[in-house]
Amino acid sequence: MHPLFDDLRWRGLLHQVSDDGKLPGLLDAGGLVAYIGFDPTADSLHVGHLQQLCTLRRLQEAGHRPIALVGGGTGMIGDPSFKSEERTFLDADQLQANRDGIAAQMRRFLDFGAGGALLVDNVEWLGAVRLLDFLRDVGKVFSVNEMVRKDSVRSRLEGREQGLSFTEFSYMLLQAWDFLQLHDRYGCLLQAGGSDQWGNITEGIDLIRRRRGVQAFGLTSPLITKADGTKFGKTETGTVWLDPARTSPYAFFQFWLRAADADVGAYLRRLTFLGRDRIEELDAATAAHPERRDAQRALALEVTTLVHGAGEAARAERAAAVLFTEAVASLGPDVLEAALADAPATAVGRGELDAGLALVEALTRTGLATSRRDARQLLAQGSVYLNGRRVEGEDRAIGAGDALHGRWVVLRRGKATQHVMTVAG
RNA sequence: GGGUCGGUGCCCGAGUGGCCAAAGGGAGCAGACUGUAAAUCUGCCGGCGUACGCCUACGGCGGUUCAAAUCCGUCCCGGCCCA
Repeated sequence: MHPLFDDLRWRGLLHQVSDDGKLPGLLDAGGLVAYIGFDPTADSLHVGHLQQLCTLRRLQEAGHRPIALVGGGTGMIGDPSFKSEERTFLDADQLQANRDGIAAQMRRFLDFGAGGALLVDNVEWLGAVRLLDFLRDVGKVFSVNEMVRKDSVRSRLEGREQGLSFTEFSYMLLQAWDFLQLHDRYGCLLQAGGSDQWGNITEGIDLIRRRRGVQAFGLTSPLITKADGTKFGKTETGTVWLDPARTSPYAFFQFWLRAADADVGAYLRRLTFLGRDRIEELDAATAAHPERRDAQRALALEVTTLVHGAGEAARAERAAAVLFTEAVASLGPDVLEAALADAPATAVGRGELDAGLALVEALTRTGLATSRRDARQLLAQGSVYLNGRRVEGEDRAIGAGDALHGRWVVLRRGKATQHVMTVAG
């Protein structure tokens, strides 16, 4: 019926839609200008942004013109929607650096060529606006009574521990004005975003209607949640970033590979461009043979390819295969070299191995343990593996004989955390 | 500006002079079971030390006391009510 709209719905990407009578048809027709805003709170995006990046790309693939708005202006304020605390301000230099970092990552997802996607910074119009003009042109249209009723700010209005400053409260107006500016400048008629953006989006729609007499549209997608209720996008080392310097392609790949069965189907739908047939095939594979984790493998490969490219994805996949599913100690040097190139590594001197390097020391140095005490505890629990074999006892030392082909020592903590010591000198 | 309530470890939250590194929960790490999954059970969970221990901590600073997260003063921040 409605290819794009129905596809978005099937993928679970529709939460709220401003006019579900008209919007599906408009999405089919193509040629729509649509935008999603990104706050430049860091110099890299993280996996929590992937869904929106994919949405922009889906729009572009369907013949629309996506605008990625990086909020250099609004970033100076901070969106209070559904936040429990006041945002800390970012300074102009930091924002600039953040915006540049984010922009570079977006180029992998969207075609910014002539007539293609646009990257816009709202500091363009917010930076120069005069307060009195803004209050007369924009502020006049807004009803505080209505704004106060928004779910997105309610907790801050009712909460006992944190208030809402006027600055943050006005964020909503700034975002609404963004929408109006994009409408005036580029004919933008659709704003998409996460479900937390609904309140901000509808204010923009109202503003455009009142000021221009034009009907604009909004569409939100549900935030990604995990079946067990914990926060999506975090690992033991923190946020999973798109920047390879912050989260290596190996770690990135591992993150997806470890997705829970109950979540993997949703991730495939929302974060990959695999077709419905393929995804349903993977659903069936998970149901029939969950231990094979075919769906997780496909997910990890797809998303890593999307973010880091096919070459990095293939390397990460190979590293995973070697470190986890084969007996490390029996592999040939060439295979090992290729696989270990991508895994987290630390150099160790040959002399140290000849003298015998205490495991406790090795574990802290590689970061597998946070301290000597931590390392000792891990050893006591039997959580440490040396070249794929569990270590018994706390006093084991690594010697020259433990280096595979004289070059690598593979350490593992627990089930999944690997680290390679490369022998130098 | 006045009154009042509050600010505790990653988060929530109990504690209101010694028995407090501080209950409980969540998150996190690890073990068992598995499939590098989930659920469940178990251990760890401020930092550092193989131990007896040391250091840092209950918004900031100062004070009372043999002893303070707990009492006093002051400042900062926030909620609510009043102006």
